[in-house]
Amino acid sequence: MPDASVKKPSRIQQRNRHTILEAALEVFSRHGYRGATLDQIASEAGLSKPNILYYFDGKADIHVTLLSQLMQTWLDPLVELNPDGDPVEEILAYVQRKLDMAQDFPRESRLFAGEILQGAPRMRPELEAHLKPLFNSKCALIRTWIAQDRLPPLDPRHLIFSIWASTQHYADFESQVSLLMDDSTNTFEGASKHLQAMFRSMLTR
Amino acid sequence: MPDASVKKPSRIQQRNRHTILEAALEVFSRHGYRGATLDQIASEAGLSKPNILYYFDGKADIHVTLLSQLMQTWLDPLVELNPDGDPVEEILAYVQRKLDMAQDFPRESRLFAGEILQGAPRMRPELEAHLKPLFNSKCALIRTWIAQDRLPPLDPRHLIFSIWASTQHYADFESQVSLLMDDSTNTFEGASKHLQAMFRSMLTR
DNA sequence: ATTATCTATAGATCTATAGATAATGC
DNA sequence: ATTATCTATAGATCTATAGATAATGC
Repeated sequence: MPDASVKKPSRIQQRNRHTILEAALEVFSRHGYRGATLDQIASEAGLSKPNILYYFDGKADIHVTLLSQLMQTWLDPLVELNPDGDPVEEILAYVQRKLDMAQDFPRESRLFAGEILQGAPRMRPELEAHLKPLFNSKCALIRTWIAQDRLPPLDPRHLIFSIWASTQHYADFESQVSLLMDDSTNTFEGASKHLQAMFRSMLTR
Repeated sequence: MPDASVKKPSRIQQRNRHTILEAALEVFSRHGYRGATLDQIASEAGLSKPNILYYFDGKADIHVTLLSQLMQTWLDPLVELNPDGDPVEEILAYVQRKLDMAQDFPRESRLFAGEILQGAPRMRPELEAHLKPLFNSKCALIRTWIAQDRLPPLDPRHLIFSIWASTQHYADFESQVSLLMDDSTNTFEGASKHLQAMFRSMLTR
């Protein structure tokens, strides 16, 4: 039954909370947690600073809410790894989905990267609760594929780390990538070709 | 001829500047530029805050000095890529050197990662001056190896990005890696085996 | 004489709250 | 009546400097 002490949010509540979180994503992903200020978030959101604090309990609350809301979206590509598909094609499709995420959601990628880089001080419980069981279950799936001789023997944990690292690199270290890719060629097109070839060669020994 | 207006640093100068930079590496790599405070650096160095500012022109000066001093060390593994060696073995040895760096110097790795993640606001000139020409020259070397049919055709830029990403991942995202590698096996041993196999398979098609 | 260090504090920045006012919904 | 917003500001934190004192090197 619904808890009578918890009101359902009004339309204005929903809209403003959403506006604030969008602004916070922009500011936190650019400057990191500590480098971001409520002033910047308020300005980006077009609201006054006290009004921001009317909707959230403080800076940390905004950050944690943002990370929690994005967590599911962030894990989706891995969730979609399908036990009934062809192992090699499933993993290569996963690589492509992760690369697409880096291209389409670089701010989200950098937001997570900054949090993990500093030891996940606010997100650790979320990682334990959601990332870890998913990671373990997908590692188990890959191990069954290996046991069925449908993949060469490898450590699924390091395989997944390689996929995360090599795809998210294009979002997280975009400033360095764009400095070094100084011609007009499409970076993500080249990255896709490279990563597909690399993981395919490893998975089809 | 030596500039008479520039004194050579005394032994105390050298020792204290070194102590401060070591403390700053610890603090900046843990909390990022904005999250670090002069108080923390002073406390870590065992010096008073004003004394820190006697040796450096400010927080930004400490950060830039630290990054500049570490730049050369950071590029060394790539410098060592030897045009006269066997292409596959040279690149695999480079992968191993980078992984060793991630294991032995995780603070340095995270320091750079934090700076790049936020768009390299203080280090961009250094990257332009030192990283970029080295990167371009080693890409050219790899292209000549490809032209000689000693490596399969691939984009050297994305190859290098993959190597950076997959090795530095173990330092930069150590908090996540250790959360997910919860058994007692040696992470870096497994990573080495995995990465050597992955890059070898791609380079020996 | 010059170099190194300390205490005290100025001045800026930042998070958060108090308290009043305006807008909205029954 | 309740929800939303604003102005003003308290209180904490942080970088940096002023100015005095102690230690070191010619």
